[in-house]
Amino acid sequence: MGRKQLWDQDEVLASAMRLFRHRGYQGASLRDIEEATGLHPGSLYRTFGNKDGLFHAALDAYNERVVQGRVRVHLLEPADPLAGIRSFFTSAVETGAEPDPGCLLTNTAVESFTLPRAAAGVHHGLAAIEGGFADALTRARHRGDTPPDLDVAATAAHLLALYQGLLVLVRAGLPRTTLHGVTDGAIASIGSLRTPRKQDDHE
Amino acid sequence: MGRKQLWDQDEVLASAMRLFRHRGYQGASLRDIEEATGLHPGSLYRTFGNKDGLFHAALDAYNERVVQGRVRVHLLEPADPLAGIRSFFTSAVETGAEPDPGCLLTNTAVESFTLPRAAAGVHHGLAAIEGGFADALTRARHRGDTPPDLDVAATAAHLLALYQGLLVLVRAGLPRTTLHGVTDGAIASIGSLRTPRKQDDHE
DNA sequence: TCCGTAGTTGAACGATTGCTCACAAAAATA
DNA sequence: TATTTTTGTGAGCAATCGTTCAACTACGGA
Repeated sequence: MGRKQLWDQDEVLASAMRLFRHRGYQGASLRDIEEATGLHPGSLYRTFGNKDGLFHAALDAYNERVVQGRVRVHLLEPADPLAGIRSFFTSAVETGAEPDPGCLLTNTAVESFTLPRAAAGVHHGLAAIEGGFADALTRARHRGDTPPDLDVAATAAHLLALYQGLLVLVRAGLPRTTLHGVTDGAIASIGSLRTPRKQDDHE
Repeated sequence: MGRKQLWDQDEVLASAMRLFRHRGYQGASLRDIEEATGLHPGSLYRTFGNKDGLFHAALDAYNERVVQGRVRVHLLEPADPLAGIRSFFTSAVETGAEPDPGCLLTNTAVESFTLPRAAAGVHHGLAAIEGGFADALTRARHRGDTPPDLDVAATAAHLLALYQGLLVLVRAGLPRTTLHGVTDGAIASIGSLRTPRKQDDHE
């Protein structure tokens, strides 16, 4: 039934997410996309409908592959949860072979005010990271690596914000020493959020 | 000699920075700019050269007026520095009359990878915020509100990252309770970064 | 009052945008 | 082999992009 598809969807989505992370949604033209993915407009519109469709497919793939992959490797699997959290932060700074730093999720969160449909994907990815932190913190507490009354949920949200902030500073091009200092601070601050005896008695 | 300028430069830059914060540099067309500022293309190009020139003028004005104004009011002037830091964070969440949240500095830091010329302005603004944190923390330490061996520089960088992360989460549209939780965590984490006896003996 | 100068206006330019579609190429079915 | 069905190709569309510029308007000095 018909001709075989000549291109691999995973490869196309991988180049697309790289391009969108580098240039942003609005900054990536269809000519850029054609050059990056090798896909001609016809095939692209046949498969993804329009530019929006490709972007959302790329964002979903980024969540499933990159984000959840990193969460698993650094936050869910390591035997030493705090060391995992540290490497999760460090790996955002030391991008290695990848020439351009940053995170499609962070960039889209900032740009998504113009793209309301992207908000769901952003929430999903952020929740995955926050959940990973919460899992690692829970395990760290059981191991006795944190105070026993650690407020896991609050600390997870705290680390999520810190991580997103680190990615902003990475993208801004701040020096490595500053960025590693932020990582050190993230780890050092983990013990400081305890569950209060009474809630809502501040102010 | 010659005709008087009919428009106020401060007002034009104020509308421009509002538009750029909302839509981003690439997302704001010159027709949008014309509508937002009331400036026709001729006047715009006579005064600012091109779209880039207007953007950098708006970013500089944002740094000088909004950022430094907020730093002064919340971080430099308050008699209670820690309360000032808290209100600095809170005011980023409770935008009040302004309908669209976020910060032009954060957004530009993320987008600026495509706009290398904007990097200097971003660095300048980030340094102003970090400096404000450092000033407030130093005063808090002298008042005895923090541990005496607080690592002021590291904590200032820590708060800068946390603040940028908060602005990403604000932009992503996370619920207010989560965002206020981040603020609480920021304040609670301040005491946790002390100056080590020996430096560089980690790892 | 007339002229030189600075500022305003908006039509219009070439380039680029997201997107369409007629046609060619390959695989499955007959 | 002929036909049907799916996919690849890329020229080209209308719309919009950033930008220019010639005509016009107001003000100061002579």
